Amino acid sequence: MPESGARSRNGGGTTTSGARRTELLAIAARLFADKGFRNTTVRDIADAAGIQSGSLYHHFDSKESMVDEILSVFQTELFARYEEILGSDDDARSKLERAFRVSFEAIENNPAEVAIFQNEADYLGTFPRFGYLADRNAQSRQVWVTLLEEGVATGMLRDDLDVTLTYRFIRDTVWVAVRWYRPGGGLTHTDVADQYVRILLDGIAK
Amino acid sequence: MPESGARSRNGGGTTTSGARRTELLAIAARLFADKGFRNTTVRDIADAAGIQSGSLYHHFDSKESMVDEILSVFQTELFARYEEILGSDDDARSKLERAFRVSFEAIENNPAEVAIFQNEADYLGTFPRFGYLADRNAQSRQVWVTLLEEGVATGMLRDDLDVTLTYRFIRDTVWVAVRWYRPGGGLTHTDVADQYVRILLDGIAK
DNA sequence: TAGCCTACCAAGCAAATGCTTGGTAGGCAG
DNA sequence: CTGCCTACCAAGCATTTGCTTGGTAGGCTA
Repeated sequence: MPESGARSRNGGGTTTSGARRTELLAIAARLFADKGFRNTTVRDIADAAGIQSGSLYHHFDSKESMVDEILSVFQTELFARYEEILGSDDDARSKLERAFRVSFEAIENNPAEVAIFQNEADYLGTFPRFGYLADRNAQSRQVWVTLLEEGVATGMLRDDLDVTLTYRFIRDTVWVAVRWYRPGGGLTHTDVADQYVRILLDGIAK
Repeated sequence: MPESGARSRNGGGTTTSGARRTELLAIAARLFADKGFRNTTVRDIADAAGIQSGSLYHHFDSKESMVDEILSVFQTELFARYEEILGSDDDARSKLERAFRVSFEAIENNPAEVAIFQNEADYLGTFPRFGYLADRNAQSRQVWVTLLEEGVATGMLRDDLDVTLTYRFIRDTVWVAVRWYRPGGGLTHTDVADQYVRILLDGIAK
């Protein structure tokens, strides 16, 4: 019984596109971000969407494939931006600042995706299916380390900088902000990026 | 049937002291830190301890009371140190540095407890029993904000500093290090504290 | 109007979960 | 020797979990 020409169905019988699908993914992303992946049940997602839990399996193979799609789509977009910065011919300082801004933009526009990656990457990474998470991690490291080394080489950053430690410092500082930053609050993501760049580059001492 | 003079039993029949108890708490803390509280089952804990899951209930009322004891004991110790610093008559810079050092010491000596607090405080805080977590959070904020304001007042820190944002910056940066810092690796907690203080105070620019 | 499509429901299953119950074994004090 | 203590086991219970199954209803298209 081979599949005929259905354009939005795969072999397993679940859909691979459609507005409702996208909507369900957004609902799931929010819950995964708020309660954690393992602690969000398919019934939680279904309730939030106003349908029965079984109906989710019309759209998706499994709960796992939902996070998978959420994370991979987001990361593809984010890393395209990083690569664009790396390839540009701005000076080292501008590149660093733009990397900060792109990151805080992601927190502004995709807080759920950022939170899920922060909280669940370690766990999900233990499954072969999510091997790309480790690759993205390495890629992110490569981006920041390259920018920092360029900064040191051009004399913009301190010569005695421990680039690896500084990378971790920046990575942690930037992404953890997703825990408290709320779009529409008193601070815009641009404000935060500006202040964080300033603290990082110049410090808080007089 | 009133309780007679048993010294290490409470009304419910569970123990309140003992070496085995402490051991079980340490095992549970490790698992809670690694897999999260909700994703650690009582059978996980029992397996790691080499006993049956039911046997845990000889020592503890519930899984919840295990985290409770883990967190409250740890925080009592940690905050005693912060208060000692606040009350000392060091200058503002020394106090800030000492607060950093105390924090990284906690990461060195109690990584599991730090990780649990970082990851589960939001969730646990929704239960009345864990109301003290929010209090500790406010107390921590008070400590750092006081130190920062003292720094600004004495002319050690920039006048234009956004103290609240800086507090969040420091808090996030320090505690998130528990995710990658491993005791016994190339860096000691003192190394990390030194470098982080340096970056924070003086920045990474030349 | 026949045929296939999307989107869902209602019911249920096997496994895993936190916790309870009744009981056992060894040790130490009087 | 008696009695109470600590530390555990074996079995099971009610609930929750991810996922499956068989079916329905409305819409689009040839």
